[in-house]
Amino acid sequence: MKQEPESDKRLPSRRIADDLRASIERGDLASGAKLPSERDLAAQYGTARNTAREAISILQGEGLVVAQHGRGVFVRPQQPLMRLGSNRYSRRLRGETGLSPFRIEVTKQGRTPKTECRSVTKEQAPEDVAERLGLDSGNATVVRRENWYFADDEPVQVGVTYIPVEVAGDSPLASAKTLGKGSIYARFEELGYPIARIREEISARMPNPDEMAGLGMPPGVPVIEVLHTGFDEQRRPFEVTRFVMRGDLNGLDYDMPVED
Amino acid sequence: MKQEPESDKRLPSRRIADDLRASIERGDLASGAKLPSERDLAAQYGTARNTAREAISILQGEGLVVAQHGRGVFVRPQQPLMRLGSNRYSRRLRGETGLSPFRIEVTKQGRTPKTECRSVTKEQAPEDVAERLGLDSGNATVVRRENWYFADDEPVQVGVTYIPVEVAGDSPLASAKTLGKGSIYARFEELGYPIARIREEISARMPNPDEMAGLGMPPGVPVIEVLHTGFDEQRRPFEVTRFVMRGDLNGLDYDMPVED
DNA sequence: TCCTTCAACTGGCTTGAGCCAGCTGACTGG
DNA sequence: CCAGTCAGCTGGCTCAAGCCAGTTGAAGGA
Repeated sequence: MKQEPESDKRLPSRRIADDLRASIERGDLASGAKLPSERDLAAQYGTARNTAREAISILQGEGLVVAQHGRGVFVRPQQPLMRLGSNRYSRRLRGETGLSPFRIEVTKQGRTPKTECRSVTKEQAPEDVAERLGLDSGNATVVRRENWYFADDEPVQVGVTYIPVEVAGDSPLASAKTLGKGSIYARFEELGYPIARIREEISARMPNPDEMAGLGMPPGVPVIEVLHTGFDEQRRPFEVTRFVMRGDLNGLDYDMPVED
Repeated sequence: MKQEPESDKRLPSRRIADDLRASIERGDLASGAKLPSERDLAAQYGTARNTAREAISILQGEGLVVAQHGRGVFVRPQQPLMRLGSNRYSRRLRGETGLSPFRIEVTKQGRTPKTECRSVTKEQAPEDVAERLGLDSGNATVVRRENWYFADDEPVQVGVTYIPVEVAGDSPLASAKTLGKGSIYARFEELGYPIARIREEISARMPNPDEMAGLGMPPGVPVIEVLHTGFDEQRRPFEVTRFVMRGDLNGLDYDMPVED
């Protein structure tokens, strides 16, 4: 089979993983292709099944393959990223298309967008959010709006928006799940908070089990977390949103002037 | 020990992982604390050592713990992120401090910054880079500068900059490893390319084995990849840099006007 | 023709055993 | 007092075996 000429110092599991990885990178195993079964691999390399299994779990950790119970292990097809642009807050875009940038981006990929507001509640803001809203972290009541974003009924990101109660008042923002034409930033504008600046703090990490389940994520895929703050023309923060998105389906795209 | 009242439907490995995760989140196991040894866990839960091992590998995949051969498994201490701001291209900052934003950020954390230009070569640009530079992807000779960034001698990110040969000419950019006061963007400015706009395309993924080794990354930590394009005042792209940074040590921070 | 059944595949998870290699601290001999 | 040794800890990796649970397609009965 694939025996190397002489003693190969690498550990068996690494060797199997390296060989498979090379096959994938070379294109021998195309995107979506099925890997040999664990039992076949073990036989090919003359190892125990657990060793072949270990090799596959290495590749899983690298995000290269996905296993499907009862079917096999497949090269993870990498779908094009949804590029969320910095223009997604643009008033012009909002007016021209009437569609949210998320919907535009998903449609562009030939998939069907869906958004769902799962809850609107009032509660105490988390510390980092209160800080960014300029509120006392001990006493910061906010409206919390939880939004889920789907492409072809597959969840791809979650956004939780926090709005100080003083800002939301008794407007639709404080209670309505659907916000009507122009969506949330149009409502903010009506309340006297046109969005003029944004700050976005970005990090990447592995999902926790809840996120993994909620977003239906395979192992070996990180999430991108964006802590977004919206400012009005006086640079007053009026809204913070924490986005958590699947790293294999989403990306960010900022285009901006160098200030100063 | 930690036996639940009656039959627990969860699998043993999941149960151990869940318990440990809960301990960590509760703070029972503080940052940096040592977990029970694999053999102890197995004994506590009445399972085989391999099962305890599996539980730990789950937590490793989530980035919660790091194992150290011969010493034990420890709760991964999460260090503060280096926040690379959108102001890092600001001419004023460049002038005022004379320090690069990376050095400022690292110093702010009480660590010692170091940067190292590992190579300066001429080669064909990768396709995505050529595209962003507005060059024919078949015939796009560029200067390639590979920079490594360290904090306390620990590598935290890599940046590979591509400059069209027509832009670099025979300036220091084309060959010198050290670029002198004001660094790279000061040199671009001298060549008639003051940086006026940037575009940054951000994604997150698991590191490949090379990156893992090069950056000394533990398992369960993603990388952030930033494809950065610099534009002059006529919106002509003159430079593309691909940053790959450890996701557990770096973050991004964009503060910008909503255009339009 | 259509549906059911079922055998033969797939991965998921566990067991219990063994050997190796890195680390640490205590003990020992100079 | 110091340096070296070594026992006993740690995780790293593998083996061989077994049972479970999804999936698939072919064989067979209504």
